[in-house]
Amino acid sequence: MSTVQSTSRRKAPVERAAEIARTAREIALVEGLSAITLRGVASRIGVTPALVSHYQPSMDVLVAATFGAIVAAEIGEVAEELAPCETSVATLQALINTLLGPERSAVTAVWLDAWSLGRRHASLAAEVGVQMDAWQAFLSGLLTTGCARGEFRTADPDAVAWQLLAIIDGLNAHAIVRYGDAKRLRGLVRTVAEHELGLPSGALGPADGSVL
Amino acid sequence: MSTVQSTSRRKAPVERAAEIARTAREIALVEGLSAITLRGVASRIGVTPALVSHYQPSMDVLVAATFGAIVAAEIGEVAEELAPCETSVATLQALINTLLGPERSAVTAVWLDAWSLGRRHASLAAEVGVQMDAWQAFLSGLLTTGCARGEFRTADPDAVAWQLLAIIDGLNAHAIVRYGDAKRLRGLVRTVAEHELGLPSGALGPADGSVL
DNA sequence: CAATTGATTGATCAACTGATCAATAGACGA
DNA sequence: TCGTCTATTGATCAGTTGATCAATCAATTG
Repeated sequence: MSTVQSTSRRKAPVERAAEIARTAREIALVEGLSAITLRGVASRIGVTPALVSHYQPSMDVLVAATFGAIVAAEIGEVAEELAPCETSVATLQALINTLLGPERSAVTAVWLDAWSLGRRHASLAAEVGVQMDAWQAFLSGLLTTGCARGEFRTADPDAVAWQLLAIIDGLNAHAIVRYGDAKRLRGLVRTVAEHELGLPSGALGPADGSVL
Repeated sequence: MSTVQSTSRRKAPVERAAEIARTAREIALVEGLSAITLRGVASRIGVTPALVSHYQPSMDVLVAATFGAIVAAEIGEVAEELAPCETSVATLQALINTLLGPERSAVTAVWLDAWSLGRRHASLAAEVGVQMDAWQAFLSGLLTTGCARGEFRTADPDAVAWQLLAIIDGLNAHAIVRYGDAKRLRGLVRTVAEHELGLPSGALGPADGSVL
C-alpha cells in the first residue's frame, strides 16, 4: 500500500522537502534567519545534516527561500484578513491595525535579519527585493483602487505606499526594542495616511488616543 | 627618548587600544558589525589575533563598544552641525536634512546590524538600548526646548521624538534597498513633524516637491 | 522472491570562529 | 651594560559552520 506510512523514517521527497522548509520557517521566526543551520534543521526533524544538504543546493538559497516563504505567507494572511472589507478606507484601516498589531514582532525581526544579512548573501538580497516589491505592489494596488473609487486623493499612490510601508517598518523595528505602544503607533500612521490621501481627520479609525 | 616612535612594531597600550577600536569601527562601517573578527582586525593593523584578544575581554564587548562608538560619534557630529542654528525650528529642520541626507546608508546599515545581532548578543543589545536612549534624549531635548520657547506645541515631546526617530529609521532602512529619493524622504518627515508640533505647513523648510 | 532504485546515513573535510598560554623580544630604568 | 617589565608572538585548542561521498537500507518493481 503506497499511501500508508510505514514505521520507517523514510519519506517521500516532497514531504521531506516540505518538512525541511517548514522547520526552517519555525526556526527563523523564533531564533532569527541566521539561526537556520544544517545541523539545526536536521536535528529538529531527526535526520542527518547530510540529508538537509541533499535537499538544498546551499544554505544561502534555503535562507532566502525561508525568508520568501515567511513574507509570502504574511502577505497572504493579511490579504485574506482584509478581504471582507468593502471600502478602500476600511481596508486601509484594517491593514494599518494588522501591520501594527501585537503579533508583529516575530516577522519584523525576520525583516531586520534579512536587511542585515542581505548585504552578505546575494540570494537573500534578491529575495528581499522581491518581497519588498510584493508588499509595495499590494499596498500600491490598494491605494490606486481607492483613488479610482474616489475614496483617496493623491497624485502618486506608489510613493505614498512606499512611505507608509517604510514608516510602519520603522515603528515596528523601534517597538521591538522599546516603547511598545500599539495604540500610539496606529494613531501616527493613521494621521500620516489621512494627510497623504486627502482624507478627513479620523477617517481611518477611532481616535484611540490623540497622536500628539 | 620616550616620545619618539622607533621602527619597532611595539606601541603604547593606549595607542594600540585606540588603533583596535578605530579599525573595528572602519570594518563595521564598510562590511557590517558581524564582519568584526579577531583575525580581521588583527590582519588590518598587522598584528596577531592574540594581541587583539589581549586588549579585548571578548568579541561581544568589542562589537558592542564599536557600535556604541559609531553612534556616539554620529550624535556628536550631528550636534556639532546643528550648533549654529539659533531657533528650534531651524535646528529641527537641519536635523531632518542631516539624518535623511545622502551619507546615511553606512550608519543605517550598522543600526540594522545591531538590531539584528542584538537579539543574540546581550552586550550589544544593552548598547543598542543605551544609544537609542541617547538619540531619544537628544531629540526630546530639542523638542522640549522648542516648546518652552513657544516654537513647538505638543503635549508629549517624548512621544513625538520617538515617532520621528522611528520614521526616519524606517525610511532610511527602506532607502538602503530601494527608491532612494532624499527629497521625498525629507518632505514626508517634515510634514509629520509640522503636524505633530503644531507648526504651519512649510515651517520646516522649502517645499522641495510636495509630499503628496 | 530477487533486483533495482533512491532516500538516508556516517564519516570526514576544510574553513572559519573566539580564546588561551608559554615563550619571546623590545623598551626602559638603574 | 644589565635587568626588569610587558607588549607581542606563535602555537594550539575546541567549537562552529557548510559541504561531499561512498556505503547502506528500505521500498518498489519485475
